[in-house]
Amino acid sequence: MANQLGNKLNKLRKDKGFTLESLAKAANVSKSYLWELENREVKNPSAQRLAAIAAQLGVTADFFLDDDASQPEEKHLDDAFFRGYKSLGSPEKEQLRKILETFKKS
Amino acid sequence: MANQLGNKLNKLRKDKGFTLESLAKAANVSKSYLWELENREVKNPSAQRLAAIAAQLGVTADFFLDDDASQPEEKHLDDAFFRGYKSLGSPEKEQLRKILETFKKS
DNA sequence: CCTCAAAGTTCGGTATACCGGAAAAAACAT
DNA sequence: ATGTTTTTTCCGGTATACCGAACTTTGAGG
Repeated sequence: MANQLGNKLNKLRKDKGFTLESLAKAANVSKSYLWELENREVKNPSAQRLAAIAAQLGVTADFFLDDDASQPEEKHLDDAFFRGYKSLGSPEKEQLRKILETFKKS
Repeated sequence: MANQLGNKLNKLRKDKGFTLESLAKAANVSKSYLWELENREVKNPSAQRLAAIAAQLGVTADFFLDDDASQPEEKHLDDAFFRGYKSLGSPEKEQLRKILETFKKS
């Protein structure tokens, strides 16, 4: 395994139970390229694709960029949650907001 | 001006008093390419370069990736919601996440 | 052992990221 | 207005991102 990005990607993918193909499909990239990202030396993916992959794995694109400090797990969860929330329609969002309010009173 | 990324980039660059050339030098990209990012239709920069540029402008790479599909007012609600969520304790967050998951099935 | 599917790896090709330098256009002096 | 400098726009070329499809490996079940 070649580069920092590749290591993180491979580990995270397996942790989340993705195969190359399933992640490729989910993130809308080819599995061959995904494999290159994990195993080849030089790769320098576009921001969009990296973000798409990161989103599927429940992290932000930055996680792969700042090569050393991994984010605390809690932040991953929060960011993933927010992304999911934003993908909802307005009525569902509204419901969640209501629920949040009741949580905040305790 | 062509695309969302271009708009943000151009505005931010000028706000910070950068010229194409000065920002190019600082972020280690060519000014011609910087110009393309701001003015051409299609561009899809690499994560590394975008991050470098973002850093010089004092923002994170995500700032440019944010597709902000939401209208400005809705976005405001979203952000407020996220702040509220983050202020919760872990168990409450976990509950919200579960609720989110059920919403996402439809 | 053998089979067959699922996972991973390789490869050839096309589109485009990205660059250096030069032209054009502002900006701003004199 | 004319030269000078600073900033923006254009262009030709090379490297590489990214893909589809074919090939190889792995490993569970008979």
